[in-house]
Amino acid sequence: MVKRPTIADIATRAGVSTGAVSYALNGRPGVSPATRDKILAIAAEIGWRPSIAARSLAGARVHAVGLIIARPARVLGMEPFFMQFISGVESVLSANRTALLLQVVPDHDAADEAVRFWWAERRIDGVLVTDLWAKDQRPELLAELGIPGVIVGRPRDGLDLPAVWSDDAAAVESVVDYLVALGHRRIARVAGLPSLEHTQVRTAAFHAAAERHGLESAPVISTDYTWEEGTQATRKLLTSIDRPTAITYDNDVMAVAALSVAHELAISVPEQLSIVAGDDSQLCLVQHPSVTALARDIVGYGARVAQAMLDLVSDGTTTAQQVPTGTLVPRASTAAAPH
Amino acid sequence: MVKRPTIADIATRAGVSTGAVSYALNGRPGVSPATRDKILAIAAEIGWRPSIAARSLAGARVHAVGLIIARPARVLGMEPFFMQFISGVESVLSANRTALLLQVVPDHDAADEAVRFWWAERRIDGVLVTDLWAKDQRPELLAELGIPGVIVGRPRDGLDLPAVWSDDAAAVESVVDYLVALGHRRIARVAGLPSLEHTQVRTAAFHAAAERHGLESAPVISTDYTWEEGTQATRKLLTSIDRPTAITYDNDVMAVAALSVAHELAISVPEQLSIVAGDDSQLCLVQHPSVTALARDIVGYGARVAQAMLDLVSDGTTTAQQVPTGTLVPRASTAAAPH
DNA sequence: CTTTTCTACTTAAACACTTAAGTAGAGTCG
DNA sequence: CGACTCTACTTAAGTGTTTAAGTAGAAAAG
Repeated sequence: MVKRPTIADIATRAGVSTGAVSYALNGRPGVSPATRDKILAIAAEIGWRPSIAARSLAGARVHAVGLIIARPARVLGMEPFFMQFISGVESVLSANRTALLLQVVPDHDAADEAVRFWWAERRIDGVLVTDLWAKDQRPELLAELGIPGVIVGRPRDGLDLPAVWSDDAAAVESVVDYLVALGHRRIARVAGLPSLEHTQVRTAAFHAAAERHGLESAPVISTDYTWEEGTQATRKLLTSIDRPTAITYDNDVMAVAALSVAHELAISVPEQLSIVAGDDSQLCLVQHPSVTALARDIVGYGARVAQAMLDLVSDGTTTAQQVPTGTLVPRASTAAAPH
Repeated sequence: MVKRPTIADIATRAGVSTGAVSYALNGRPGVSPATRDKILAIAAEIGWRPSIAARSLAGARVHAVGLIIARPARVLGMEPFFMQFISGVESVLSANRTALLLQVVPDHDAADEAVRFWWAERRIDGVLVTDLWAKDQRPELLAELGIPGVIVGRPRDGLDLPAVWSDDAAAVESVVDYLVALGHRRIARVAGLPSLEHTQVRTAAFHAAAERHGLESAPVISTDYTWEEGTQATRKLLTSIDRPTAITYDNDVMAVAALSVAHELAISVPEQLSIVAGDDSQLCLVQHPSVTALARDIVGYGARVAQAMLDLVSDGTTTAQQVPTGTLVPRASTAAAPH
């Protein structure tokens, strides 16, 4: 067990006090360039790394941020979103020597508790809030406890927490516009968890677009994003009296599940039914027919969120920023509406 | 900004010293049951949580473990394995009030550096080592630095690090046996990253099984687990002179990609070609035909690994244990070999 | 030449725990 | 009854950093 070098070791070797070493190492004024270089050189030579415990105790940042994911395991496994999002977050964090604490919890209350605990234990400098649901109290909780947080979603009025979001409404509109341009007049939407804020935003945008175009019908069915519920919803839609000629899905798993249901009911895609997936991944590419999807740069999204977090904890910047809207990638699952 | 309660606060209210409070809170002897209960009650009442920083500084555990994933983002996004594995790990860790530090790095060196840093910064009690490659030096690195680690894979000779692994060889054998029973004599294998230890174990088992059955041909092609390379490998195999009648893949993404290639080459599945996926997920279920796969309880695997880690750091237990081998789930992509 | 200001430090307290060592008082034993 | 052992504590040192406050010496200002 090797003894960890401390700033005291550096101080001894440099012939200065630990205070001076601390200032030098943290890039603060109060040391001459010559001394600073000497200290930096010694630190590098003996492989010094700060003890975050000591730092944290002394009231400084712990250089760690938390991410809590409130979804059941089986859903997570199939959703490419989170893993890509995490990759993006990580790319920025690790470049800035900041750790990511991850917790997967089953529900909202557990998520709240996890944040409280992490903060009480001084484990994190801030938290990334994803999957905002409609009446989500987390922004208020963070504000109340004074926890720096970045909202992955629309900014909350009255709270100056930074937010990073993508314009879901515009994305949904572009999909509807596209389908209408192909001649579809009966378009359905299979939505994700109805409690999530962005699901509600998308559904509202869908209704608005449908009204604007004067569509014949525009039913919406909510699901939990799983293959099972996607299948059920699709079956219900395709066996209804005036069945839609196009269906949009809130993720890729359900859109692919729809392909199976169409096959089962002998409804050909895209001749009799057009299908659009709300997330893009290899899953859409690998199908027959390949699935038209709304492609987003999720890794980049994660990176932006992480950067917002770092800005927030380093200088308190709380800007709301929008990431580019997804672009529709037309593939073989969409075509002109049957007349 | 609320003032955090400390053990000093508890001590004052209980009328004892901080030392006594510490003993009581940590379940150590030296306090009477009455005093202990009183202290516990006060702690709960004022919402005390330990400062891991102070704990860590004083030399105790930090109640956090690290997991480093060395894979590029685009691969991770599509692989259901890691997210499920993490869910499993998390379920055990969070039940034991232990945090998970996650880092996604591009290569081996970065992984080593990340471990060193975390350890030097006293951020973790131990580390989970996944994706062991053939000449992996990480077990030795951990032993050398005295870092508690659990190996997700075969135990290393000479090092007493606990290991949790699944018998890949037996799984591969069962697949070959199954295909041979269906009459296949030309079976190919599309492997994952050749540098990974379990890929080598599987390939060796595949060769052994092929020899045992006296197969006509048993080619192996290595890939990086992506859809692209799976497609290429499949195309190469299916356009060769004595093309295989069955192909096994090291994950599900590539097996599904194979379906596309077979379609493209007008080779019907399963009549002319049987396909087996090495991992099971909704992806396999959603296809036409649905894909026969080797199903494993990945969430359970993660849970076992996490438990081994907790055992290791709490009482130094270093047992090697095996998780159940995957079971073959026959679906529509496999059938009797064409004669 | 004295006073002031600045630079480049040093000193020491604070952070919230853990734990080895010490101790007072009660009970046990011969 | 004195010596010993327990129990249930207390005391205080130690952990590695940050940072406010202090200081010595040099340079600048008057």
